[in-house]
Amino acid sequence: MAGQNEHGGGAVNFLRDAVPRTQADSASPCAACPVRDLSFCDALSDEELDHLNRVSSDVFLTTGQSLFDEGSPADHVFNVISGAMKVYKLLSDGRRQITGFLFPGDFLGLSTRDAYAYSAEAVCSTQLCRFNRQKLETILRDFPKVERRLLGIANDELALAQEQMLILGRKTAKEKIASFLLMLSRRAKKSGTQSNPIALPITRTDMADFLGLTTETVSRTITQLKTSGLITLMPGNEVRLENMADLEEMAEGE
Amino acid sequence: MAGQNEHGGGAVNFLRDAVPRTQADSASPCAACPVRDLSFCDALSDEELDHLNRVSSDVFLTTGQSLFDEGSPADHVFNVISGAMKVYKLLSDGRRQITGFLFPGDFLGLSTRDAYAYSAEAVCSTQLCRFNRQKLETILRDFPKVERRLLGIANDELALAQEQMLILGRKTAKEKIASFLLMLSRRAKKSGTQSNPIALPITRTDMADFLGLTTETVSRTITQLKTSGLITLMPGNEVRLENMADLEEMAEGE
DNA sequence: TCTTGTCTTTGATATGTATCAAAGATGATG
DNA sequence: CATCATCTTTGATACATATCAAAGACAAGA
Repeated sequence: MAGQNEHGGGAVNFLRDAVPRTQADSASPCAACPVRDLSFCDALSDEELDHLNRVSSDVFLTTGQSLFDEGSPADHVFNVISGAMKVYKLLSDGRRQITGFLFPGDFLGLSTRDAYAYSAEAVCSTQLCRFNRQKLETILRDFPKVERRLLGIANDELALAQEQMLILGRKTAKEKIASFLLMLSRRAKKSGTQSNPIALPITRTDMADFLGLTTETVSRTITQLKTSGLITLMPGNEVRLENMADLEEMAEGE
Repeated sequence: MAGQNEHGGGAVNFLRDAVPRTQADSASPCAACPVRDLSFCDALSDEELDHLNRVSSDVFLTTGQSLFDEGSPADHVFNVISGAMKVYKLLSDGRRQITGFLFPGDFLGLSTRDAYAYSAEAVCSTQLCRFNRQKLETILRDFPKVERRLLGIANDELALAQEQMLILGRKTAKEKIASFLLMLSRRAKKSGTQSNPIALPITRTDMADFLGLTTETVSRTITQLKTSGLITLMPGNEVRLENMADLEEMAEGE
């Protein structure tokens, strides 16, 4: 292969792994969902949520397992419950661009076309909530506020995508890494996990493919940040941001 | 300024230039809109369209005039009627990333936040249709199918943004230029204008800021494509794509 | 505890694109 | 039609990051 390293863990047949929910499971699993308030489900009341309940099931993935591939029929949409996903596009020679990392509460798989526009794979042990797309669409028809919520989510994603374009097209390696660490911290804060020593379950290769760099450059740049005292690498894949203000400045090229 | 060339034409007070529509203007200007079928308005019937009519007005911009700046209050959303717009983000030292070019039928300005997430400026003489955001939102409430249409549009934009990330992060200069020309061609086809000798109203600087290159590299790369017979530059800023298949291959790095 | 494989770091070198500089085109204006 | 400003092209050189290579670090399993 010409480009980067080898990608793509073994594909998983999530149909087999998907666990449909029965009434017996719980009075209302959706109502007790840990990421409900982060996700589009939030738009529905407890009773309304029951409609969602009936069309959803659980999916469990281990590190590197793929959820779906670019171009395959977009039959389902998903919500991340716990763990983390990456979504990416490939060139034929193996070059890869990760277009986003998804964390608890994030939504993936929505597509106007009949096929997924990207591939999705678990970054670590990950649980998702799966919806049949057609059934979800009837729900959308019945509950316009869900659609409104989805529009808001799509707009937020769009803003993130534009920010990422600025990073990819115009920032230096140092600025890219600083931006990335801050993004993780902000994201952690948003979903209520600790935002300063941040969890970094993401490999150098994945960071490189997200930021348009090579693993070597990512590694060297992180070493620089470490040496200049802006960050500290901690055991258990954690990173402490020692000086947020300076990091922000670096990220913006100031 | 450290980064690229000087940007940002004179700001225009579009409030002054906006032309509200009266009943007298026409029985129903929206119904006769040339881009209606390309835009979200399409979701409404002729009678329903009248609601839109009442909250919209026309805006005319000349080359380089700015429509709004990143961070300013997002009071309006817009539809491109004719011409072309560019939307971009800036770093404090002047580096610029154009995140998209918008053509007739395209929609801009939607934001979840109260402020625009990017700046918008006319690429050439451009006409837009302007909607008050608050008033538009009441319409959305009354007509869920408009919201559905907007969700579809947002998803399409998201797919484009992901494609652009692949281009910015992982493609070479040659692949970037080839991808860009093909994108323009596809886009022209979609909106019914001629798709082979394509119109290129976009400067080298703008191309560079869209593709994450410099003007010099854009120029050199175009010269290469010209020399290798893949394209021909024609008078009036037109480009003829001499071999679509080969260009496609080049764009995908094959 | 000793493999074994994977991921990360570091070093030496290569290269694609940026930067600096200046000479053509091109188009608008008086 | 001459002038001016802007945009584009081309050349020479520099540099940030990629590439190639190999040595640590770490975790999982025997």
